[in-house]
Amino acid sequence: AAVQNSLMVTYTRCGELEIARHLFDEMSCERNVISWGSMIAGYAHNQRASEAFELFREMQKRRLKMNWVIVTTLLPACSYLAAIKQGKEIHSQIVKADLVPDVMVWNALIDMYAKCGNVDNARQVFDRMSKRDVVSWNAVIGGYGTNGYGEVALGLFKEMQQEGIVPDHITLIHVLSACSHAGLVEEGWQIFNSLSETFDVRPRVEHYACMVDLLGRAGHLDEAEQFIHNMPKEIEAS
RNA sequence: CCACCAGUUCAUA
Repeated sequence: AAVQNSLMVTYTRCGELEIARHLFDEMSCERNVISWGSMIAGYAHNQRASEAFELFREMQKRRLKMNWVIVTTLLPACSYLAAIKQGKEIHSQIVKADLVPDVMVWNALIDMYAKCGNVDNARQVFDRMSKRDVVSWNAVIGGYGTNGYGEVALGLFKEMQQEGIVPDHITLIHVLSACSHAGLVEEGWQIFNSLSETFDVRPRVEHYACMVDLLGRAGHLDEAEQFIHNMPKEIEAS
């Protein structure tokens, strides 16, 4: 079954969903939970979220057990459809099912709520977690940032460090982006300038892009231009 | 010693 599943995944990665689906349909006894998960992920990753849900419903109709992997592929599909109702539905199923690697499941939930614009629910999930990893923090910070609560995002960023969680390069993308959405130019500069020294993060294109975005949105166009001009060329190349 | 059957956060557009 493993080889069949791999083949399916290969097709989904090429966008050949019909072929993948055909393989899926032709599987009989070797079709396992991974086959289901792969097909669902195939739809989800190819902007066909509603078909992902269709297949998921089919799975439940057959009383097959879902697992945490499936949940973490379905939740981003909810955000894609801005379907907070579906998300809440899955949330309640998660609570019932008591899925194993909870951290990842909660992280996905945080992100789903945040992307659907419901930062309060996102925060609630975050607050109730017994263990949080860097992704949990990244997800809430990002959630506040994209919803315009830059100061809250920065506050959490600080708090995270106080808790001894080491920010990674993704954290800093979230933080800079939060500054950008909230017009926090000064803060953004400060953070950007301390990327390598205090955060041990090698600045990447994304960080530079955040800064350009930040300056541009704030109307500091000349400064943005200057910034781009002074960019290292290895960044420019990427 | 280890190589992968699906999996959460990652700017702009």
